[in-house]
Amino acid sequence: MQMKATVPITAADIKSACSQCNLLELCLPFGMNEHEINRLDELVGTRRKVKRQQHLYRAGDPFEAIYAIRIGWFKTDVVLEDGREQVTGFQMTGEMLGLDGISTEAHSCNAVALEDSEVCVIAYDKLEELSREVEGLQHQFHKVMSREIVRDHGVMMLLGSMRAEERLAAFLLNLSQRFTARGFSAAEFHLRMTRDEIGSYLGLKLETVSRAFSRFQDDGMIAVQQKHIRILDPEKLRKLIQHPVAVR
Amino acid sequence: MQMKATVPITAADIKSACSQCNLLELCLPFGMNEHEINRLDELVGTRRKVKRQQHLYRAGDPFEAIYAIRIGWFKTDVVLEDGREQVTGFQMTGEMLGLDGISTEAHSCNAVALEDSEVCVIAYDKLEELSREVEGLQHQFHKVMSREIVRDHGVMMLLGSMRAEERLAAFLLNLSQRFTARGFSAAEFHLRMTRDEIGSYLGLKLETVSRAFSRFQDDGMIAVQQKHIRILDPEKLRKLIQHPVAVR
DNA sequence: CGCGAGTTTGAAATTCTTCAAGATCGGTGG
DNA sequence: CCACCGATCTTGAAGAATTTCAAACTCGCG
Repeated sequence: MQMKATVPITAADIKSACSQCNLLELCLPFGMNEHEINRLDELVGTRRKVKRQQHLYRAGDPFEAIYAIRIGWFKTDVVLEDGREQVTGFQMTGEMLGLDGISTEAHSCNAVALEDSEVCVIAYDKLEELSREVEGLQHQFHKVMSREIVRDHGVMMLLGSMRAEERLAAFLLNLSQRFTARGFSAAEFHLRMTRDEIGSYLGLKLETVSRAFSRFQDDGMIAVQQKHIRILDPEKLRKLIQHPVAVR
Repeated sequence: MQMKATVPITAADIKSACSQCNLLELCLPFGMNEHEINRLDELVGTRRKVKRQQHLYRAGDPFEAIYAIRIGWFKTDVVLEDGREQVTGFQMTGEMLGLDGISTEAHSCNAVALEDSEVCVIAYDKLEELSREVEGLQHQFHKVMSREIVRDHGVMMLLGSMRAEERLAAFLLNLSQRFTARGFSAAEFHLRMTRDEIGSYLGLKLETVSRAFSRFQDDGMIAVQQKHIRILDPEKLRKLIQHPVAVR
């Protein structure tokens, strides 16, 4: 087969190949064998770039695909009629977006890029089709969904049973752990979200988040400079959570 | 085929038959065709009775099956090292339990019966096997998981963005709606959980829950007698939530 | 009939929010 | 290159919501 002329390859044409991707151990293919992963290449269609502040999807959009983050950061949120916004999660490289849409065939939350990002688009009908054939894919996909449920329960614990400083400590340790899993520093990183967004996620006002940051810094647990965070004493942060300050 | 003698049939012997069950439109089979539902009968093994206050499973238990509630009520909770408990959900007839276990092959929360209950035991390996063959089952199962994720996001909204009375109003309306879906009265029902358990779910202390009940009663929205609830003015309850009292 | 678990209610204490004012940062245009 | 702008963040002080502590009440059950 030969092309008659050189046609410029646009972003939309780039086929993702899971088998070539360096996110294997973080993403959907985790735990699948080589043969199974090769079959995945059929599944992942195009990549899609999403600029900072742009929506990947909105609540109400018809559900057609789920997304694996290749590059960048997202937040998901739900909005009440009166405008109150609840951030339900921050997603980074290798994590999946869009699972909320399966239930009603429409998305139930918004997904917004926190920085210029890129996702792999996985057509949902194809995913179901292929996962009927490829056992490892089926199993992994179920694990991904289940993991999201477990994560959500953790957030409920955070919101329902922890005080402000515990919530922030848990949040920072969680970020640190996810950066580590991706080969980045556990101790030093940039936040991609504002204090307001952190506050929404943690059920706190941005001022409370800011104050907690300051107190952590005063206590020598972290160094904060706006969005740049250095974790100086992770043990102390961990202790903070385990301490039964006995509330709620 | 004929039995030689009458052998007493014990609970463990009773095979569930989805095709015979009156929970079709609420449970896993929802949306499947007759042929598909007949195949489901292969899937559901035994039923299991769980007495009030007993665990269906505990955090850490190896994951082997998911459960569909036939009769009764459950709560699920997660517990922190220091003993703090967060109720993550209350489940009633037709709802599924155990999805949290898929992710790590061990359960991540406790499931406790709030009254004498009975569940259908669905072996997970069989479920995966059959859902590779039966498209409708695969699709429904995915929807069930996704619905749980969407529900969890709603709880996050509740915990992160609503005040005490709004949370309780949302809780009551949610119960009412679920009773309605099962053909029970939307306006009058018995709570199966204590104030303490409601509080844990809603991120409030039991006294706060109690006070909110009292205020709702004083305002003519509901009539409370311990665990017996009558909803007198659902519209007023609904308005309470939509009202932007502007907090958090 | 009395016990205990669960619930209600009041008053004080605490945490978090609200309101307000500055401070800091990155970027832009003169 | 620097002043300025808007967006974001920090900090203080006052206020509100919720928790804590304490006591009394209710109800089902033995």
